[in-house]
Amino acid sequence: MIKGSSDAQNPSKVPFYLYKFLFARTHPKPNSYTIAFVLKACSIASAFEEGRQVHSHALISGLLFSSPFVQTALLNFYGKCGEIGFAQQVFNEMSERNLVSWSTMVSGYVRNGLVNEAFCLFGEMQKLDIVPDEVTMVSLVSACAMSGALDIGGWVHAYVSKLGIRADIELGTALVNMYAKCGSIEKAKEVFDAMPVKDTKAWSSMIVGLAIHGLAGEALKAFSKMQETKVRPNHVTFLGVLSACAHGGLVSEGQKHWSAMLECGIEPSMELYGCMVNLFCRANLIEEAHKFTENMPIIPNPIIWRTLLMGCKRSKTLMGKAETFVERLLELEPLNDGNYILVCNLYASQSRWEKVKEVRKKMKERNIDVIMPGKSSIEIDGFVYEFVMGDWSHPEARAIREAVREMCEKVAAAGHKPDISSVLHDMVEEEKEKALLEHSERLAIALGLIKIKAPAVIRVVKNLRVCEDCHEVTKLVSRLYEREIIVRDRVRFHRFVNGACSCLDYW
DNA sequence: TTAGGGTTAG
Repeated sequence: MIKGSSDAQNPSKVPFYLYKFLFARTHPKPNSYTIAFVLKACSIASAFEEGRQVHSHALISGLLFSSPFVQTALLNFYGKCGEIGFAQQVFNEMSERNLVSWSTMVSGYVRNGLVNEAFCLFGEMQKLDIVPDEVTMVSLVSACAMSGALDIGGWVHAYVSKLGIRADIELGTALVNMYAKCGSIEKAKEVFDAMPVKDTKAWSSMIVGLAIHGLAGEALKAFSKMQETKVRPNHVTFLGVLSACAHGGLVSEGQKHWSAMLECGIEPSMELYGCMVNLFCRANLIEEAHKFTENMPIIPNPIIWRTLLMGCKRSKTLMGKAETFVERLLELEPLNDGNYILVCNLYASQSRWEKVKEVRKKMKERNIDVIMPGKSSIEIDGFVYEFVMGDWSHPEARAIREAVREMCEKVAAAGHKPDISSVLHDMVEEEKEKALLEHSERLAIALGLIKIKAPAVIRVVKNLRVCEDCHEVTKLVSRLYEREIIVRDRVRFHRFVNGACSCLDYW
């Protein structure tokens, strides 16, 4: 009954209530099967409190330590509920670990965004000669997709072939997704074409991949082929189709697919509404987009308002409307620093400096600080390089900026209008950066910190620029030194400083 | 009758 009432499509707490009903009786007693089933049901429903109670029963009844099934189910439950610390604890306390328990821990890390931890654990598995299977590899491929690590992803793919691991439909889909997300759409297509069986998720993965690469025509062609092969599309498939239409400027095509989607009986989600709003906005049809938003049966979320605002910025019209969108957005999310930046940039792009001032004042009144700058990253030869606005610490920073500027010029020559203001702004800022670097180097030398290399000092300065206080910089650098943190690894240090930056009070 | 995996708007 407990297993039968658990349904991944319709998560509910019914299995837990049945378990509770059973537990209230003296007979029969739950066994390891019962606990494993109910824990799985709790992980599907993300029923954290309920699962914890089951954990406690498993412990008291002695079923936890006697059954690897119960232990792994519990480990999986914590991982799926986002409680990776508890999952780790269960894993550490396991007396005997098998391939399934290792794979569960790896997948828990990946699910919670801990890509490095997942790869470290995989390394430990290899040291212990535990041979991974297709399930383990799916998690690792997903980890690469999340972090944009194409080189490592390619290595994982090669490793799968080398070990002779069967690339089933899940692994195939994960590979298609990984290659597409990491920028290699050709390789994604190659893997997809080689898949003997393709289901809804596999097709969706390919369509979304083509859409994010701006290949609207190919995405729509893939969608027709999917329909020819009688594979039923779901809401994710339509996310791909509609975002392809949005990026390709295919408004009527998108509207046609929206109607077809409703006919399929797919309930439009917030994401799908968002795709349609974006479809109109990218075609400069802000009025239509707004009308569409007003007719939504659900309350639009901040993403929808931001999409509309970006539409206004792009079309450089309807600033009166933009003000309404700003109001809605700041009502919904008054504490999100990114919203204020977006609004400031919008007004600045229209040279409406009075409005910019007003927003900045509002930020001050509401104590909004911009703590984490947006960043981009790229992996080359297994090394992840991260970039933030105004970051000149990369040894080839100038060449990189020049290349971006050249690309923008080529795009402009092709008849498009790229926004290169940030690149130009960055290049002007280089001079200031140099001055800052010299200053921070002097500080470092004065403090006897020659062990900390210049790029590290720049980052410290950069992250403290928010408060524009050299005294703070000095304090931070000396505390780094006191703690004997000597920088060898750029990426690790970058993360470290970002962390430090977001908790200045701690420092 | 028990444990691990794939696609998701701006």
